[in-house]
Amino acid sequence: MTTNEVTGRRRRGPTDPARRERIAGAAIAVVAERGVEGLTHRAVAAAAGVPLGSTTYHFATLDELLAVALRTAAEANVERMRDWAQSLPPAADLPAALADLVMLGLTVERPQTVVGYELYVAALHRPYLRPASTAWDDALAEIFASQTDPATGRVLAATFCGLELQLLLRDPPPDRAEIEATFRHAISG
Amino acid sequence: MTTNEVTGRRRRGPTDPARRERIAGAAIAVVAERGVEGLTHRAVAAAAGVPLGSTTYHFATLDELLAVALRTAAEANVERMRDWAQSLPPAADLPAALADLVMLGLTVERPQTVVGYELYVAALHRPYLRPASTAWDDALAEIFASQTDPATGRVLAATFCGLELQLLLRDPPPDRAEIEATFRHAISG
DNA sequence: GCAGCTTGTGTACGTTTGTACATTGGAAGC
DNA sequence: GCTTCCAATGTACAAACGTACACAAGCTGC
Repeated sequence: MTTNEVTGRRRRGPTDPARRERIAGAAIAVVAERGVEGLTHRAVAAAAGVPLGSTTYHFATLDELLAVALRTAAEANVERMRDWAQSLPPAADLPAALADLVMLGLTVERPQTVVGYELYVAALHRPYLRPASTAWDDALAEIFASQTDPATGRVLAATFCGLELQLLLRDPPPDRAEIEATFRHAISG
Repeated sequence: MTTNEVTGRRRRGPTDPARRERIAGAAIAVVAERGVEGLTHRAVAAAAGVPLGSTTYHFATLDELLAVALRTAAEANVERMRDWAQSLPPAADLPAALADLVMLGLTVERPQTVVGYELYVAALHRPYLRPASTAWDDALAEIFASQTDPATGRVLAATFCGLELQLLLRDPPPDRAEIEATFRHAISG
């Protein structure tokens, strides 16, 4: 009945391969808006525009849906940061670039950032999320190390993580200059 | 009917001033064990050893109970860190002392540490928790600044926060020497 | 002793939840 | 064209939840 805007072929009905990904994406949006405790089959179904039975069909249990959503969001974050590192000129001013990255995470990319930290804390009480959370901060350290050295990479990963988390909770959008100064101070004494 | 083990006086019945605090303490324990989404009136009542009606009597709504529990836990954390700072000798090795503090937070004080980060992420979706969360990281920066200077204090607060959060999720207890090295690197370039 | 007030408890109700399951309906093989 | 299969859906149900509320039980002023 309904047709795909691009190809003109059938989209609904049996065998819709995009359906599962759409549900996972809706789950990420729900977590970003209401937190992990707001993730319910019904909320996700409403956000994805699919019937309730569809979410329980594609994801046997709610834990599975949560795991897929958080892992997908974390992977998207890693990919975004790899792009950031790769597009950095060789002689870039690292503290300035880091400040840009933090500001981006607090504004345009805020939902994905929020979901990342939801993943962290959710993993505290859900062992099956641990692999995803450790993969995320391993990637963080590796990306920063590729711009400096392993020891500095570790420091930057921790500082970046802590600073972003703190700033997410500040009501007035924080001062970019101060963020840059903090990184500059962390890198060179 | 039941008597206090220490004084032998009545404990139950009307006018039990310790009852409210005991419920709040039980709420902290529940959050530490099962996370914010596991905080229910019934779970708290069971953990505190009081009937269900008692929790709804002392805390009108579940949000109020959550707010009190998280604020109490955060204040306990701040007090613990002030003690740490005050008991520090004037010429102390700061990176070593910071490593000790982190190790303590990951082992003996783990439940309170966990609740602290639960507060952080819970505040992302609950504006009424923001004052408590910003008070917590303001205190963090101030305590570290009192050992160094304001700029270093900010860096240390972020690094401490991020590092502790990352290490909470590592399965083998982390290496103390590496933590100390990370702080040493963060402080002096 | 007795009325009045505050503290504390047990129960019950309406709502929301996760999940199971019978059923539908289009695609595919022949 | 008919059968078979599987993606997809709507409904139903038991459990758990927050909260309201009627009631019990002591303390207090007199």
